[in-house]
Amino acid sequence: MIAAACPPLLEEPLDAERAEELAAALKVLADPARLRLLSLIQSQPAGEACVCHLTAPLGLRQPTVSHHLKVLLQAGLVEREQRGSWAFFRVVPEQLRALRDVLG
Amino acid sequence: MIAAACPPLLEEPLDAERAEELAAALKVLADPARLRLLSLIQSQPAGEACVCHLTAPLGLRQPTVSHHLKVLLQAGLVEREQRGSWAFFRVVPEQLRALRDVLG
DNA sequence: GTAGGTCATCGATCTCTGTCAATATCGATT
DNA sequence: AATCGATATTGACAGAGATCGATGACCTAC
Repeated sequence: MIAAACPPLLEEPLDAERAEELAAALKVLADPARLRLLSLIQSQPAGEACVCHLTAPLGLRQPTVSHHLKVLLQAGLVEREQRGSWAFFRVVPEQLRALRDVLG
Repeated sequence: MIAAACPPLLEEPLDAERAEELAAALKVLADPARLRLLSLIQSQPAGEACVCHLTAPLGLRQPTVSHHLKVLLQAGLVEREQRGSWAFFRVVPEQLRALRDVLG
């Protein structure tokens, strides 16, 4: 996806292209609504949640939540499963781990 | 400073205030110029660099580099030491480690 | 097929921020 | 003190993105 198996940030100089990639990956996380989305989804009993259960605790409208979920989805941080009318999202920890590894 | 000794992101639900703090800390890192600055400074032989040695490899003007260094400084990611006319910057790894730990 | 509920997309607005030129500040040197 | 070089600050501008209302697409149930 984005930044798996990259050398840690401080180990060798970063060329411009890789810096752009890594910054883009971090930008996805650098938003309070998206951080809370990840945390909220993960803290659900089944580890998954649909959009309608996420708008109220965040205090954001449905289109805004959908937008953030799309960003998280494209970054590989969540996965989406359609079940009937509902779209269920769950956290994909691998991508988060990859980001963490790049920082140290 | 910002996010040391916080519980990992996916372990307990994030309240709005802490989400803001963590997002602000990540936003500092989520910029290609600042990532390259950290990497460049760290890769210097003495582990330190002055502004005049950083503008050329980044392809950015001196005020822009100064601006980014100030952001990194306020986030505790670098430290600054004035020596004569030159300002030397070096990476402070603790803050980076704290950020990494919050992600996993 | 009609109605109601769930989610995504579109378009607009507004704020934030990365960048630069110009200028100011400060130290060193003569 | 006068000048030169290094760095910081200011002000302006442009692009990015967070948010929302309105709308569209889709599924379910009656």
